[in-house]
Amino acid sequence: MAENKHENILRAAQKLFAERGYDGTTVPMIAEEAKVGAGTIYRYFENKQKLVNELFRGSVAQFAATLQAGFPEQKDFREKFRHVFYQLIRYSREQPEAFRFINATVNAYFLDEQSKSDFEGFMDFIERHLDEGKEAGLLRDLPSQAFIAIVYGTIFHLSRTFEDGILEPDDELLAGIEKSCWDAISAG
Amino acid sequence: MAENKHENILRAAQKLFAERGYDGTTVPMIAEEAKVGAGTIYRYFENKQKLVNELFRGSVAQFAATLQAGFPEQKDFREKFRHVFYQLIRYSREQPEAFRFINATVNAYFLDEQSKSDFEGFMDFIERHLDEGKEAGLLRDLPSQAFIAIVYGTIFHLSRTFEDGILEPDDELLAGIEKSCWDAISAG
Amino acid sequence: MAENKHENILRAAQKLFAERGYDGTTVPMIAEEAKVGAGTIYRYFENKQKLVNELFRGSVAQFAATLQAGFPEQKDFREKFRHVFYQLIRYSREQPEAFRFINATVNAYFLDEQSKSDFEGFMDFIERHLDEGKEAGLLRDLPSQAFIAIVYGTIFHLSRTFEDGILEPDDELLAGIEKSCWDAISAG
Amino acid sequence: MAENKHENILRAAQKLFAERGYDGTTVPMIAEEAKVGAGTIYRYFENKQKLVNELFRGSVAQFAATLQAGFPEQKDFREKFRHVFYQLIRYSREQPEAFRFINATVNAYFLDEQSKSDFEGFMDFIERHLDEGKEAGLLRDLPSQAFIAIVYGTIFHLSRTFEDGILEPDDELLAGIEKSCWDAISAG
DNA sequence: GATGAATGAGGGTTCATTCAT
DNA sequence: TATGAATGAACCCTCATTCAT
Repeated sequence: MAENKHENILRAAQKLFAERGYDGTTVPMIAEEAKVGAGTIYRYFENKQKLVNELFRGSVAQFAATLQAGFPEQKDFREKFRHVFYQLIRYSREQPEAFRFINATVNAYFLDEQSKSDFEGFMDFIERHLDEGKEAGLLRDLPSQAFIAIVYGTIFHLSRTFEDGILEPDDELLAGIEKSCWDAISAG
Repeated sequence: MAENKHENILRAAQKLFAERGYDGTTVPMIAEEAKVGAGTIYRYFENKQKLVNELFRGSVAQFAATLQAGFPEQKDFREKFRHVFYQLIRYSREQPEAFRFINATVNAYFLDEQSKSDFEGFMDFIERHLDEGKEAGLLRDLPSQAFIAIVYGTIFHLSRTFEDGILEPDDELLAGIEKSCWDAISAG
Repeated sequence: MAENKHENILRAAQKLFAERGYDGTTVPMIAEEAKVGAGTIYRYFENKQKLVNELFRGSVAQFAATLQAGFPEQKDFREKFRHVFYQLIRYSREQPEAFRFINATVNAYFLDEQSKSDFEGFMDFIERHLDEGKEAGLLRDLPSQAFIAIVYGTIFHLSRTFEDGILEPDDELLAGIEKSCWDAISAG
Repeated sequence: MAENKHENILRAAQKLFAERGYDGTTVPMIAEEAKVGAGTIYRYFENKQKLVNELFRGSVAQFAATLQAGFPEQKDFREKFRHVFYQLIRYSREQPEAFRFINATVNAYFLDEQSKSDFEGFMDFIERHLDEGKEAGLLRDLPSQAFIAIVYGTIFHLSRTFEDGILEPDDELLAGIEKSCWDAISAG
């Protein structure tokens, strides 16, 4: 029950930060959403900034875990790419607030060093994965960061489109976009 | 002189909103950056929210103008696509704060209906442009919104990468990415 | 054991009130110093104000007891004065926190009537003692309250000086000051 | 008018700090007493602690000025002592809140180094003055700090007695106490 | 028109007090 | 009985907004 409160506060904060941003969200708002007293938040978090950083790191960790879950280590690169693509999609759809929060918060002035480095570590995973494809000669002659822009950028924008109800994320559409992304980065 | 102040305030606000977000930016901050008194801002804008909305619409209009400037109405679709791609890139690089501000502000809780509809109008331009390619059978069998996700999402993420100094935006790189995007959306 | 806790809380409160004042001391601070739970304090004291008042009265009572202990009822006035002087000094040195707390708290806005009247009763003892000397023609033609100002005021300030380590309270010094005080109040 | 506000705030704070102590006085209380908005206080003082320190130093400076005003540099030591005694009395009576505030605040945990050193400088003046008398062989063989305890301690306690209306400070009484203090410290 | 001093509502945070365990 | 998690009123302080100059 107590641990539940910690969780409830984080969940409430995530929702509100995703909707209104860090500075647009007040601690009483979080308290109300989490159904706790405002003072209670300070039993679990030193202050608002520590709260947002802890939330960020937790979200990134969960995101990273999602990405790595069931990673087809033994399969070929094409398969690995597909896995990463679909897991990114999955996370953005199953945790849309977390996904939106993470993307809106990277680079924020209130992130501490630990948070920034955690996120970099996560991005490194994707970069290393793409490097592997490059070394195998499967990908175009572009920097990995360009591939990230294409794939991550696409998924990021797509998730907005799904959230806003502009597109319906059915299997066929996702398969089509996955192929598009692959075609965008693969050689020849 | 007076018009100048109006402009200075908008420019100052844009810079600060891009850096710290709307709620993280105070009116005195804007006043100092614009080198005017805090009270002066209220001679030009009814309040902070009206200011951010006016700024947003102005930025979107400028963005749209950039996109349409020199549009090769008479050229083929491939050329038109290239034009849009490079103009998006150009705007993101020449007005990085505006570009960042627009993207961070779309969907913000403080945007009014007019602002939202202005932005939709802008996106419609891109969508219509892509629809044209679809009708011509040049593009894959995907919704236009998917193409937007790919192209706009890529450019959005790319601009961050440029701003952070992770990639250097030389001609070769941009040409490569433009080709990637085209390959991602073009049929066959 | 229970009575012990009551005592521990009072002792902890006294120390902290002496150091930081009533309003600068929080109930959790007292609880920690007393090694009890914060809630426990409310089993022994109705609230913080009742606690400080009970502490004040207890301290005054102890102070009064010290003063009266071994009072040389049969000796002459000079001897009685010496007794009072040294007992005041003794209390201020053996219970520096209590002494400091009492003096900082007399006149405080949070003292209740009972506490104020208890302290007046204590001062009356000193005053009556001095009146006796006046009636015997041993003291100058000044109000007893003036004698109190001289003797109590001196000792109060002296105790600060001792506490701060500015003076070392050896026998010779105390004897000298006692003589000074006597000379200040005695006739001819 | 503006400078007036600075002054009003200090005066209001002094009154309330004298009555209720630093931690027992809220910023809104000060604002109300000074007849300004709560936010206005922060245009004149960085925060509550800076305010109390500035007030303390100002009070000490005024106190020191009072003491030195009309100091009979050319007269003998007896006359100088009388001057200091009466000026101490004068300050404590003309500025009872300042006097009470200073005495209650010396040693407070929220005083900064500058404030502490300012007060020490002030006390040094009194000590040096007494040292002069000692060197001239006019005073008893006691440390100067003991003299301070006697004289300052007496006056401190006396001012409380006056404030509480217990004694009426007429010329005869003051003359008597001045003589008592002199007898308490003078040799032979 | 331009300013910035002034304001008070509301921000983040603390803490006296309660109460379920 | 003893606790400390929980609370919300009230703290210090900030800032959007006003208005006298």
